[in-house]
Amino acid sequence: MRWSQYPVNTTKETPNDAEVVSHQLMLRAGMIRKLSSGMYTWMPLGLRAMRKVENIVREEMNRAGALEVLMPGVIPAELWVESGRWEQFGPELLRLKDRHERDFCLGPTHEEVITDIARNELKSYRQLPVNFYQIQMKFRDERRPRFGVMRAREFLMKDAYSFDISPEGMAKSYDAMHKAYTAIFTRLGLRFRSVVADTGAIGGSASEEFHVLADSGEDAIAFSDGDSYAANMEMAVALPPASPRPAPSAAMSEVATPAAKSIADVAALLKLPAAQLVKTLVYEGDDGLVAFLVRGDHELNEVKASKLAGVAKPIRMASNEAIQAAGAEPGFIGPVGFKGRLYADHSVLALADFVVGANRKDAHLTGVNWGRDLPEATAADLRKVVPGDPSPTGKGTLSIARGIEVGHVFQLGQKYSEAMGATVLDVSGKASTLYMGCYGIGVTRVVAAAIEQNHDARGIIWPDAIAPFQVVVVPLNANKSPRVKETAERLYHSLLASGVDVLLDDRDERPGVKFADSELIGIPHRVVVGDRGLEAGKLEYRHRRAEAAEEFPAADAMAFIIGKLGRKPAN
RNA sequence: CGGGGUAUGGCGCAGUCUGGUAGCGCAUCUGCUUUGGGAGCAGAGGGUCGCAGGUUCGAAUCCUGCUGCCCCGACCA
Repeated sequence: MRWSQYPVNTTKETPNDAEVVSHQLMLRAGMIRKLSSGMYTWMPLGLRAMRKVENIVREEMNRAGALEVLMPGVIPAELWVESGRWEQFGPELLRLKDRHERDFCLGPTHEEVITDIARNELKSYRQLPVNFYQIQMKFRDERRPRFGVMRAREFLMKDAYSFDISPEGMAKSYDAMHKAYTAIFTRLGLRFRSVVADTGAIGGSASEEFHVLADSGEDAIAFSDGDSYAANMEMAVALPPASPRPAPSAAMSEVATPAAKSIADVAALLKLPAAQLVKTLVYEGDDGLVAFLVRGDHELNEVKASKLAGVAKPIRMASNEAIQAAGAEPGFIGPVGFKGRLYADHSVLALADFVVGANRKDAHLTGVNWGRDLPEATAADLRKVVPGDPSPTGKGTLSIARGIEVGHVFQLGQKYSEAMGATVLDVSGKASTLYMGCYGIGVTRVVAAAIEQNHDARGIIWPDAIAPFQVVVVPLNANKSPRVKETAERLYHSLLASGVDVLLDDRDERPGVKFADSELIGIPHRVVVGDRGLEAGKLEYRHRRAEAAEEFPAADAMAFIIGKLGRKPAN
């Protein structure tokens, strides 16, 4: 491609509505343009990167034996009513009517449509297992689209759905997809982790997310340095402390703590470590209130708490009025005398002589001990893990990293097949409800995540596999030097003939502009053709990550460059 | 959905408080010079100041209503 004919409009200034670096760079590089909140046009340069991701995903899905289909983007409401999600999905589902006043929605995901296909097309266990996938624009009416294409309303997704006759078969299909995803993200050249994830309201036996590691990621993930354990923060298990609870050594007494509502305030006032204090968090229960106790230096994990018996669904904190009605004082709540269900984190049950709120304004209780001062609470894993916690597998300790969720694999079980009556005949000739798995990759989000993970002050640094162009050839002052022009043109055509994605910067721009632009749009390999080098029969090569350029003989240009392309970029 | 902010050529901004008919930088176009890290000079084009009402001799500016967009939170297979 010739740059002079390619509409790449780069800017020096950052548009003010872009907050995260991938969004800023995608706008500055002219990859995308916003049409409306959460809706973007992919310009030629951006689309090239997107297609690279898409093609790798497609190749690996095909390699894993999945079959590509293409379902409609607009889905009739009947299917959603049948699965129950027309009511459940909420306002994220964009609904519309046709001219006959029939209800439709824009597909945010396609379990219903594929299950409809399955029940019509799959008749026998002999046709199984089968895995259908598509790569298609999805629409979700997000409450708050943000970060450019990272959380857009319309986005490209690869979604796959497996069908099996048994849970064992489903697990095998799931494993195959897990392997395929690992292959995909490896080929894309990204640093990633798969982590155990919450199965949420859907249930199912297994679910893992694939995260691209980046400091700007929205999700926290915990992983062990001792083995392969890795989990989404909301799922990461905190083990009970190894050491037993010490014997009480103090009497319970009330102390004045005027205006000291926060853990930090109380700890400072009493000159005690936060770990000796206990936070009492009151939530609504099915029948009255529920209190969760976590250590002052820990935080409550609401996902864990929401799964405990007696907790209202969806989980929500009790109002100040409700707390006061139960005889406690917001800011000074404590478990002593609390009327309601009481859950304590394992680490809290291991404490002696701890401090809690006194349920009276400006007062706390010190020297509190289990059994003596209040009944033993129900033990539970309630807290978020912190760096340094032991791994729940017993091997190594946990670290916390940030990640961007780009893929999710899921064992669905029979949720949809049962609701929609998708069965096949089994060996004995009986109708048997199908077991499903579903597997998603946010293709457009992968593009943004790759930038979040790979950029510097000058711009994007594409992994080779995603780069819209692999090589940029930059002739300097070609209009003054026929030799430069000819050499660059010849090299450009040779690379094209060799199947290399090459961009020739044939614009009549000064060298500084060309360098800055090629770095901004992130082409990994750059070849400079200048009169200065040609004097000595040399060209110049520089990888986008390299500190400095290196010279090489113009005569060996093709072999040299092809050699560089074969090498993995130094991440 | 709650809170906050913002809206002026393609982009980034000033002008609004104190009303007088819109300006700067980047980008674009022309010419000349320049050419190994986002050039210089000279010239040119491009905006009914988000929309609708109102006040006024006169509104980007004051008043009322609406809308878009952004951020934080809540929410999110």
